Amino acid sequence: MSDPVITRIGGMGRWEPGARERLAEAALELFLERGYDATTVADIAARAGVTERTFFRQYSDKREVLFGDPAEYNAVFTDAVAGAPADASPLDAGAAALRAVGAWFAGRHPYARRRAAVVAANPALQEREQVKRLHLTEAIAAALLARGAAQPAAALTAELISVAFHQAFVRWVAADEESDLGDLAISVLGELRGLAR
Amino acid sequence: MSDPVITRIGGMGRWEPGARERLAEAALELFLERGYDATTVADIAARAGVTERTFFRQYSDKREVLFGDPAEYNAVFTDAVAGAPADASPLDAGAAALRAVGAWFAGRHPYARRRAAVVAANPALQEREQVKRLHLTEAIAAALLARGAAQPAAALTAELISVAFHQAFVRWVAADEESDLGDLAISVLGELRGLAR
DNA sequence: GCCTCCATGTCAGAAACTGACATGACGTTA
DNA sequence: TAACGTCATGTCAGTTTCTGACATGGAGGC
Repeated sequence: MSDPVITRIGGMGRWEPGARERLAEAALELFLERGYDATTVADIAARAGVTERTFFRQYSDKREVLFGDPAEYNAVFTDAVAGAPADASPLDAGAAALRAVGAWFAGRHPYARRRAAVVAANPALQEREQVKRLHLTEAIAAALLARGAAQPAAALTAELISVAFHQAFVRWVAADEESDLGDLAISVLGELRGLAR
Repeated sequence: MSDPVITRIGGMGRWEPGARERLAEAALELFLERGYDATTVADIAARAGVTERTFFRQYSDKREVLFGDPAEYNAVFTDAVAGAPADASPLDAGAAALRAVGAWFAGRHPYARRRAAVVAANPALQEREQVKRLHLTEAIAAALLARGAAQPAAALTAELISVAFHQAFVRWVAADEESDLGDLAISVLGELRGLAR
């Protein structure tokens, strides 16, 4: 067996812990340095000090390394929806979720921009991003149903919230300076309501 | 060189024409028979009477065989947007596009259901479908801009039209009997406007 | 009748993924 | 303390997707 990890600290396990995190970091670095297509999984694994096989045990495919745990991310939305006042309308519950996710992204603007640059440069990654958005929309719809909203209002409200967040995020990432994503999203939602008048 | 095509009609070319269409048909059949994952590109090519290499010359990847020419499809929307009365609001222009695409799908319900069954059974295909939807949304936004709509109204209106179409299509495909997709979409758009009140 | 075009075939190969089995530090238990 | 099971990882062989380079031979023009 070759020597996969250089750094060893006394009393550590057989392998350096945090292989998953090292892979994610190595991948983002390499994608920015050489581009997504020019980076092989073997490259990523080598930089992280593991084998290719370990990469595929951590991430189901090459793209997935840029996407954190979706359940955790969606929960920011769904918890906020579930926690909204019982008498709030579906749209107001959704607005609460926009505020919550806005707070969650506070301080992450620099990272979000690095990541967005990689995704924007590659269609395959945009695909995955879109799917995550779809799953998010479905999760929001489910959360709205759980708090008593009716169909099809739940599905459509979820779509509106998803649109507002998506558009707000695009603008947020496009700006050089970090602004309040929650404010932006609520503002987009207002524009949306104006349009549908 | 092996014998790639069985059927030969006098005076035909060196190869049976319509390789692209045969591949699409063979692929849909095989996906329904064995499932997407259990079907290799070699299988599809064999049934269509061509080689694997020809498949990849016709379609950029295995999934693409289930998706027609996107430019042609998007044009149904964008032409209708461009052709709407000059004094129509962006949302009304979008509604006209919903009617147009509804007409385009008339009679295609049986095919749409077969195809939807395959897509629903496979995450990789859902990914591609989502991307097509994103590109459609962008195309609609561009068409609205071209007829004088302002940003961000154009982008947001495009999203609303896209949501209305998507939701209507889901319901349309779910029904056993074919209904008027245009009517459905306009109706969903009405629900959306009611929600945003 | 010759010649160019071009869709297709043929072939070799890179890269993404998967299944099966081996390894060896760690914690547990006797 | 010695045996033992656990489990993340390594190793290896194989399948499948996708690409580049070059060959082939009917069709249509000259």
